[in-house]
Amino acid sequence: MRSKVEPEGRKRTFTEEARRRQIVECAITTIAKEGLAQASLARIAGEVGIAKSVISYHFAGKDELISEVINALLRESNQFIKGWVERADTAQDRLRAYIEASFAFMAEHRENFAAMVDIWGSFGTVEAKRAFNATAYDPCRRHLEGILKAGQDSGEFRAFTPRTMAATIQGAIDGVMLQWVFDAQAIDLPECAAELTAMFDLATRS
Amino acid sequence: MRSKVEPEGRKRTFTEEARRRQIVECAITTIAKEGLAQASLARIAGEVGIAKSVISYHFAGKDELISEVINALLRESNQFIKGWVERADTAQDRLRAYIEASFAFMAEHRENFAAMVDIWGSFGTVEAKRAFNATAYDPCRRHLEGILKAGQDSGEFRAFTPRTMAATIQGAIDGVMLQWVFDAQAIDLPECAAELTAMFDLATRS
Amino acid sequence: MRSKVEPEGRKRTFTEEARRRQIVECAITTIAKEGLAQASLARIAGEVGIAKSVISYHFAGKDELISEVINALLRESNQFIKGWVERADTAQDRLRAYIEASFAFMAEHRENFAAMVDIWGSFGTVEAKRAFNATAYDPCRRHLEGILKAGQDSGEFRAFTPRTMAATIQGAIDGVMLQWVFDAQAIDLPECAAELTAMFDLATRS
Amino acid sequence: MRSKVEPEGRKRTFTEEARRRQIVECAITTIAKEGLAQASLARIAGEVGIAKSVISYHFAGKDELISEVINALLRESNQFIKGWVERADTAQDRLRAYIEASFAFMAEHRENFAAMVDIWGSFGTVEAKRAFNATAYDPCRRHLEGILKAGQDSGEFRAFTPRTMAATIQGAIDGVMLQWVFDAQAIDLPECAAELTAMFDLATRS
DNA sequence: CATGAATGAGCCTTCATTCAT
DNA sequence: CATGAATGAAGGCTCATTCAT
Repeated sequence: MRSKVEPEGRKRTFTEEARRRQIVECAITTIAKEGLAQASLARIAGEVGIAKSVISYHFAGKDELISEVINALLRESNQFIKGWVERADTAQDRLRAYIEASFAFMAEHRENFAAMVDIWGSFGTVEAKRAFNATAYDPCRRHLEGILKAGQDSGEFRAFTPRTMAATIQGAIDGVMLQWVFDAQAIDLPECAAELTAMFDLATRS
Repeated sequence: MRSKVEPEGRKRTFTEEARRRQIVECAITTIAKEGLAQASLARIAGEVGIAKSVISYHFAGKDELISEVINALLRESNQFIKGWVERADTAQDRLRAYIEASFAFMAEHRENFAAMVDIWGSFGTVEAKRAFNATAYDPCRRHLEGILKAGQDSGEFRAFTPRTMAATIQGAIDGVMLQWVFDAQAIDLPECAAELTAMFDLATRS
Repeated sequence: MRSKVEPEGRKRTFTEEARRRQIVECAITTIAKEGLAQASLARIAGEVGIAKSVISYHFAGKDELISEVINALLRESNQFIKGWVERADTAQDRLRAYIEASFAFMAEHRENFAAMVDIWGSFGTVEAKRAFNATAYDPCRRHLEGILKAGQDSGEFRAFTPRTMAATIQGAIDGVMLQWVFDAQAIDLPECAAELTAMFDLATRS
Repeated sequence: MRSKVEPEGRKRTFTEEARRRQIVECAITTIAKEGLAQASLARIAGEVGIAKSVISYHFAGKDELISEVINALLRESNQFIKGWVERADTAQDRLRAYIEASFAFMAEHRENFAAMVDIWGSFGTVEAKRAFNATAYDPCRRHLEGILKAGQDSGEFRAFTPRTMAATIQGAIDGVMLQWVFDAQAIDLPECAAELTAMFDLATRS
């Protein structure tokens, strides 16, 4: 519930927006380094170099902060991928671009994904998990589904259930990412990327 | 930290073993239902129907309990998969068995995986993550690697880096599982399983 | 909301009951001495000589503690007054007993009333105030009303609205008490008591 | 604590005075509506429509603000009562005027008394309570005492201790008011007023 | 073996207050 | 004069852990 003193829709100053971004950034770092469970407001504030009450000043509560963290993580990644995909012409190339962009972004933002994996576990109830799914996974799957359907319409791709194939592709990407987050040295990221692009190319083409 | 009074290797009585198993079982249920964050010793003890100090009595601490939970989750799943794989003759069939068994077990033990996903996020530090990787992922990848190498030796499989292919296969399985844990209705598990078996069959055969 | 772990109706051990009483007692002392606003759990715990988490262990929260404090304050006072009233035979004597008992109890339990006055102000919302009224005032007024009606029925008392007269009597008692709580030396309690008994005797008799 | 830079008696500009009055007014409203405990500077500032630091600017601290609130509440009420009393000629009429004015003012300013009751509880220490007594109650009792003594001197009133009778009268008024603040519907204010005027008339006349 | 009771560290949050702009 | 931003102290509460019984 929002305080009655500070109504929902008030405009934020430039300074405040900057602080919020800074805090979100440091929250991600802290979560990635120490784990969500250890990422208390005190620790995060320590990372920023401010008093922990400053966080409470800028965010309605820890929930809002974490929510912003999730948004930031998803937004950044999705924008990057969308950019690569848009630059490709054929459906095949767009699918390849989607996978390659996913891995390219991963490689440059390991911290983000370490945080993400930690956050995955924080949606305890079935309800919360489903809500997160709607925010995080559905957009990705829909994006992929669009690419796949277009490819089927143009005759580039064979017949398959787009929804399932999309889930499979996203799953493969995330599953590899997961292992890589747990131990970067155990996974050869470029090789996995290459393997998956080749495989899904083979698996989808007509 | 282990107590100095009770040396590491001390044998546990039958009763003790039973209690530990019971507690671990209920811990899994609690984590799956409410999320790791809500799974306090009090809640778990409540689920078992005992005082929370009983847990402290049987386990060195919460860390040991969670550690046992992880072991239990991995052991069950791995044994099941190993069973299916062993019943297959050719490398191709063993690979297919591995994937199919993974999905079959999933479908029957959603609770286990819900708990697992929650626990993933509890390995805050890089160190803890690596340790979990060694326990959880490496055995799976090694198992797969063995299947793949044997297939290459027998000429059934084409040339590829077994380690990477293993990571990719396991990743695809886990990634789909993850989405399914977040929202069972969003994922058609059997279709995903079929898609993946077909795909990896295609991707590995020579 | 009650925790799911400790269901509402569980029985309390003798020891726990004793601790609760002790804590309530010290809470009253602390509130009387320092004011409700300063009566933090820490301060109260300090007064008892225990860690503040002990209070949280025995009470669901500060609200429950304060609620128990109120109950204790009202119960003690009401029982005492009821005892005196019951020992009187005529309506006139019972009314006199009610007033005299009120002042007698006051004189011996200044702390209780100091706490009570502080608590009066803690029911911020209209809703909370009304709820407190139902618990605290209504029983007193009803008790008085009963005495007055009986006196009217027996012909001892003249005609008046019993409800209003009850409110007036209780008001006079509480109003004097209030001034006495604020400064004991400013009020001559026995004289006020005598004045009020005489006055209400005169005001009610037929 | 007063700043050393701004000496006590410094004159305030007209604008400053206006702001202070406005803030005090809104503070009363806020306290009456939400309770003193919820009346943070932020909430009060919200009610006024200014930043909370403005309050800090115009008042030495929250204590000074509350102190001004009390003064405002008492001043208004006392002036009103004094006005009515002055218009009466005999001691009996003045006493009746005092009581009737008290109830008349009450009826029109419920908010003020709701705030007052809340504030009563904020004088935690014995010291603070006595100080409040000196400001709030003593003037009222002295006023009443004056009326009573004059009546005794003129032979209108019988012999009694004026101080005690004054405390009793004021007590009766405040006690009824208290119940009415807790639940307006539980109390018939005009009837109580009539009852009290009649009663004290009877109780004082010679 | 099991338990009820107690503990202290740590968490999130609120709030009066300060200060540069 | 007014404000937005920041602060640190304090508050209530949760929880893993310890220990006498």
